[in-house]
Amino acid sequence: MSEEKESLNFIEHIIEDDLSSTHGIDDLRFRFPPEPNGYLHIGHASSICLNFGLGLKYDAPVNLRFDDTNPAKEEQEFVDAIKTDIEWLGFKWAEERYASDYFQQLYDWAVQLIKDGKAYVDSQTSIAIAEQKGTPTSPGTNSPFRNRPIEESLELFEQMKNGTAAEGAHVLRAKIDMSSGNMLMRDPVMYRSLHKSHHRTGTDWKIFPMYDWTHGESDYIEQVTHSFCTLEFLPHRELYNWFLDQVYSNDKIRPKQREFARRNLSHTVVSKRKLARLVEEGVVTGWDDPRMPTISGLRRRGYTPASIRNFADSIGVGKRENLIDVSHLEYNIREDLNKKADRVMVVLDPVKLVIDNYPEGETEWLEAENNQEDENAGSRQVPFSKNLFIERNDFKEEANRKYFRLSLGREVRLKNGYIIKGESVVKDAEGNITEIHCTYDPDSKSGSGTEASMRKVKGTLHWVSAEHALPVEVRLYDRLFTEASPDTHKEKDFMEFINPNSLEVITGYAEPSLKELRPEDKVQFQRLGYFVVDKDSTSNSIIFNRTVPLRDSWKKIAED
RNA sequence: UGGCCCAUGGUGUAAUUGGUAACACUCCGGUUUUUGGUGCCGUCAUUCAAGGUUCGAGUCCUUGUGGGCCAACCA
Repeated sequence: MSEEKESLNFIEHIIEDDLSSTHGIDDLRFRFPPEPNGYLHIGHASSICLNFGLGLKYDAPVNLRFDDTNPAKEEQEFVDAIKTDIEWLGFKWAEERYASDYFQQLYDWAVQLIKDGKAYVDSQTSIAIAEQKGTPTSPGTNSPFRNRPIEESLELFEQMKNGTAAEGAHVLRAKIDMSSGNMLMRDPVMYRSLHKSHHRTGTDWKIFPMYDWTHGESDYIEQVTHSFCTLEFLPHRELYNWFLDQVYSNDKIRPKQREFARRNLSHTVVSKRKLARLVEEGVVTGWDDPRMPTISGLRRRGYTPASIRNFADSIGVGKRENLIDVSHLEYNIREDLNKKADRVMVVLDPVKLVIDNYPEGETEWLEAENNQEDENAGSRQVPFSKNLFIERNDFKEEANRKYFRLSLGREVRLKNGYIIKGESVVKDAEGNITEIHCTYDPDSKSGSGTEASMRKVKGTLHWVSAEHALPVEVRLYDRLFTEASPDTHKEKDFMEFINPNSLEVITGYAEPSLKELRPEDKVQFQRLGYFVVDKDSTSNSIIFNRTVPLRDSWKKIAED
């Protein structure tokens, strides 16, 4: 147990302050409140990690509450997908709740508000109501129905509820202040009538509560102490509190809403509408395309739950606008996989390498360490023979001092194998290299302990035996957008910044051990990057998705 | 035009609540290495600006500048 002084973010400061004044540690309760109208993305992941992380830190319950007040947009399919994603991230909710569980209570409270003269039925069109709302700089005007008799409001509200009134003919509004500086306080709509089937309540209800009327009261019903949301809800806080005042009993916990800045990731977009466009216009293959910033997309890309959680924790939380560079995310997946992923050899851009002094037709099984970062990872056997494949860019006929790879007259080590020396090349009519010939030092076998095997050579190459090679499909993914912040340009549509090279599909040649892998298995292609087996793989054709390349300090030197 | 929120290195956060700028990422050097990976070491800010209060200000006050949010029967 270390006693290091940890620094707190502003959310934790709020909780600590409450803990030292008004709240007991056992009072604490949080919630994650998604609307089931789409798939969760990396932004939600941050919020999930924040709320559930707080639950873990304070040993407090965290409810999963679906904010399902709009039957026009919400579906069971999304409920299921959201639950799957949260579980995959590794979090457990205390209780699964739905705002629709509270429709009756909300209705009863609303009736009471009407009776108290604090709410009224407005029978105007939405356009008229919008016009009377005023603007941020000018006050609104009262609805002609604002002072309609309580009995009349009660009766109309009843008709709305029963569906005997036409859909959309009336709304219930809170009677607050049409001249408030806060637009949300200008008699906000509490209920609208919608004659649509709801994914849970079916056709029982013809009226549905609005977000503001629902959210705070739901927090109150669940006795949530801290209701964290993003900054754009800050103006809603006044209304959140006003609604709470109408039902609050002071022997109960009074929830408080506090706001944090949503965390934006560079080189992607995250709004549901924009993500939907990427799917609809065929830029990606679906919501779980490995280039999508959805949780399911990241999962298919090869990201681990731990890497996403560590990412969320490490970027912290604040109140200012931000744009977090994807390199933060990439760092976290590399860090996680570096410890967990077995190293394997796969050649992506092959050129034939012939070892002239190696016996024809012989196969030698070499021992290869699975992961030098993990002592318990064990080892495997890799076939070696006279004819190999190496990467085309691992050879140059002539090279300068900075080039550590194979060239004529120079030596390199074949990983887990022998030291070889470049001897000659064979070219086709166009001058392309079709074959490289080399000789090997039979005493230099890796791990043999001989003096020759201990020799230091500058370069080490990965390789694969040509006759044993397993062809695999490899999908090389890159960032989806060429711009750090594609959707904040005033004049340009985010679609203009799509990276035309975000996916390249090639055939790679893998060492035979890879045929044992299953979907979602993650490996490091030695010297290349981290890859994951895609779910589209079949028993006789394996597909790999590139999660992220290894850092490459050679690339920069080579470009000079 | 009004109200509210925000402002710390290239990026994201921190600073014992007024005590002399910390952590991570990136970048660039160096070192280790049978992955040009990993690891290790090092360089990169006086805190938007100008005033003020104070022995002392990133923390408090004033003004300015810049950015964000606010007019859905969405959440």
